[in-house]
Amino acid sequence: MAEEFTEKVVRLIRSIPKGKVLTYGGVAALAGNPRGSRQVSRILHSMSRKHRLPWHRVINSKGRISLPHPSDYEEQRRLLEQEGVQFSLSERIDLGTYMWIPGREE
DNA sequence: TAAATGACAAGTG
DNA sequence: CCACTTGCCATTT
Repeated sequence: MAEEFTEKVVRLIRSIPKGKVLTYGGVAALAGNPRGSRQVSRILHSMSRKHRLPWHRVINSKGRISLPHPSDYEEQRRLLEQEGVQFSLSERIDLGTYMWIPGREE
């Protein structure tokens, strides 16, 4: 079913370890659709808070938070910093340090 | 049925 | 690093 993709995305996001992050494109690729980054963002936008997902652990490929609304942006940053994720002076996260690679230590 | 939309990404200058 | 463009694709209008 096409719902497979959504299911995988949800499970994947739920398995991101605390203190680690994944990009929208990364989630899409791991879920089987390398071109589905925009769908991942849509899924999060609609079901995130509800499914009790660590939605804040998903950021864009540039290592930055993509939330348009200021208050949401601040909330995501706060949640990440709370888990030990460091932001650079330019509001960026070092993907080489924090990006989660499934199967690598967990 | 067609056009617009969006929590994206990669390429270019 | 920033601004802009192009490619993407399911869901909404």
